[in-house]
Amino acid sequence: MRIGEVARKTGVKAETIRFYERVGILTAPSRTRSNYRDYGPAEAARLIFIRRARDLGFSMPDIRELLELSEEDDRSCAEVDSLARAHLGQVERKIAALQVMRDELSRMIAKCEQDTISECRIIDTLAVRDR
Amino acid sequence: MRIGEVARKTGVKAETIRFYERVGILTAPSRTRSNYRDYGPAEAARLIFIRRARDLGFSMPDIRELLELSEEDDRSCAEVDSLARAHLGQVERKIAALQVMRDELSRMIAKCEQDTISECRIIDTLAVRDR
DNA sequence: ATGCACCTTGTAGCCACTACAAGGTCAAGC
DNA sequence: GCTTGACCTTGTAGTGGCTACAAGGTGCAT
Repeated sequence: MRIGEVARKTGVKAETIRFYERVGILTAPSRTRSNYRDYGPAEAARLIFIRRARDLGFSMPDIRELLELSEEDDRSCAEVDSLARAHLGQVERKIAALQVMRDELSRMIAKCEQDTISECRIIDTLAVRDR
Repeated sequence: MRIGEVARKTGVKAETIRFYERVGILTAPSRTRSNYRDYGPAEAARLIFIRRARDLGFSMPDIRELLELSEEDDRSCAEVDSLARAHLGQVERKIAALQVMRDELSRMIAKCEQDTISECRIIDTLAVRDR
């Protein structure tokens, strides 16, 4: 498969695939006579794995580790589990932080009564030193 | 005030203040004889405004606009309101996306029974093509 | 032969900082 | 007067995870 086809099959754009190769998360594939990258099903599977993990918000270092771990068949998956749990914790903290933001934005907007700027409660809220 | 003091007072790091000046969100202050930046209370207030808006997740272009609007006292704050609402919408979409992530991560982790990698449900879930 | 989709490499840009290097300034203490 | 140390200056490069070019080569159908 050339890069375009593997891009269509995996949902990872060609540019991104080349980027992954450059940063070493994907090994350089063999080339055709005309110097085109030539991928097999194993590479496609790896890309799907990467995409799924990215979709779930795993960082590139995390994915690197998950990929390494996934190749050691007879090892305990405790490390995989702990990586996933750590990431879940991060996602939960991010949600909590965004909820705080959302609530404060809502409160701020609710106070706005569409006056002139000089009376604007939104600008006020932003400018105020405390809270 | 020198940059360090205004940094302490506003909660914006000195490097970040210099960065804001470079990108033009903050005008260059006057200098002391020894070429140190010399800030007054107006600049500190502006920095507090910026920090509050950043804490609420507003982007730099948004903040630029909020700052401009905040200076036109006799204008309607409808634009401020719509900026804030648009941003609230973004935050809400981000929360929703993260909740989807969180749920899928939770499901994935729940399936893991701490076997070996070859049986690992987490690795499996990531590798599988469809959902 | 021509057109077009596809591929190649390399570089720069995105966001909002953050880190670092190499040097200048100032006040206090000895 | 000299050292120490906190503070300041400038400029540059790095972060993450791509994305967007530019300038050119290849493969296949018409």
